[in-house]
Amino acid sequence: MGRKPSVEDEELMLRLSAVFRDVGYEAATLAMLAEATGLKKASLYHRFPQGKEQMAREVLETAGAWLDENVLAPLRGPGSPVERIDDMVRRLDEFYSGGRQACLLNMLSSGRIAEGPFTELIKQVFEAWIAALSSVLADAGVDRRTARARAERAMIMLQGSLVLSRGIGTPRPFREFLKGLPEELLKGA
Amino acid sequence: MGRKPSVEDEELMLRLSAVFRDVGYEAATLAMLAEATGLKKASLYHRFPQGKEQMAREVLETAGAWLDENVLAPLRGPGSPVERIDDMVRRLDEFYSGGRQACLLNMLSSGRIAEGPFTELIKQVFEAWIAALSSVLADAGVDRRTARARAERAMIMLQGSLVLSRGIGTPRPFREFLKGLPEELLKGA
DNA sequence: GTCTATAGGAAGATAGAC
DNA sequence: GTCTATCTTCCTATAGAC
Repeated sequence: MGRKPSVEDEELMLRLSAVFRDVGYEAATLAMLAEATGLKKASLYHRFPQGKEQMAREVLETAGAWLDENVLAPLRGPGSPVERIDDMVRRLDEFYSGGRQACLLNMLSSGRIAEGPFTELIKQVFEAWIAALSSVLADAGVDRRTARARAERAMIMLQGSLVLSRGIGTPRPFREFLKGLPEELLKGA
Repeated sequence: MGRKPSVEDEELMLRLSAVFRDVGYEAATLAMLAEATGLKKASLYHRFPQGKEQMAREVLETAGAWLDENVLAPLRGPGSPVERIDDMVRRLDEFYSGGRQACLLNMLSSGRIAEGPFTELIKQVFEAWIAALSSVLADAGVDRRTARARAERAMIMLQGSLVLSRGIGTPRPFREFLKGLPEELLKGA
């Protein structure tokens, strides 16, 4: 039995995640990551022997798991499609801090990392998300082709509204997107 | 009269721009920028005494000017709203290489540069673009509030479709967005 | 598991010849 | 205006004590 870590894993991931979401992969230095977690660089290397790349990968995997558990599972879960989608909206609002925090899927797909270690994982998360959304819409009676198109469009608007929110310095575009999302997904259903 | 530069300014900006669009600000190293332009690092410093930050700023300003001249001016220009928007779509398709090149407005708003030198400029470009789009729609008889909302939505989908295209490794989302854009902007007008 | 200290290298930036 | 050579700083990563 090893000794207790001074920072719990979940909290550690949250803090690392915050850095990558704020500045992206390349701009995140070990000094920043150490500062954010309260651990020294050498301690981070003890926990992540492959360094920064491993931290980013685990952060991405953790976020993917969180998404799966807190967004996609509820989407598939019980309750009417309307309720499930309202639930997703609330969780997304929290996850993105009302539009003030960027998406890892965008922040980690830049950089010389393209064609690198994150590419495949990012693609999988996007596709799982679109598939889950798509099948709720199918449950709501939307035909498959339309459901798929709307799910993809929601993904596009989620990403785009976060980009614009950051670009113009206000979370308004993201908030408005979230507000209109249920209607947009379910209209005519 | 100084001697001729070995690379014309316009070409120089295009090549620097390509690097920033591919990898973002932080990941762009002077070695990459030198390689891309065919100039040595010291030569880049002769042209850009303030180094990488100045390069990125001038690239952004140049892109803003290009946008103004090639997208926003035509939007305001003669021709029916439908023609002007079709024209914009063609130019955007070229500018983003059919969805294979990212947008500087997204790539440069990440990084520790937030609250930095690009923030204000990026905001201005976003707002000018939305304003120009908005007024074409007004010309087409769309009421002001709706026009503004649709213009902002187009901006969101442009950015989001580029993010998703990169994320899933195919330009399809961007292409579909462009294809549907005229109808989406002008529906009911 | 965490730390101090440091190695090793890459990045941004400059000096000065041509 | 462009180059080679170099400086300095910062970053990633490791060694080894506690």
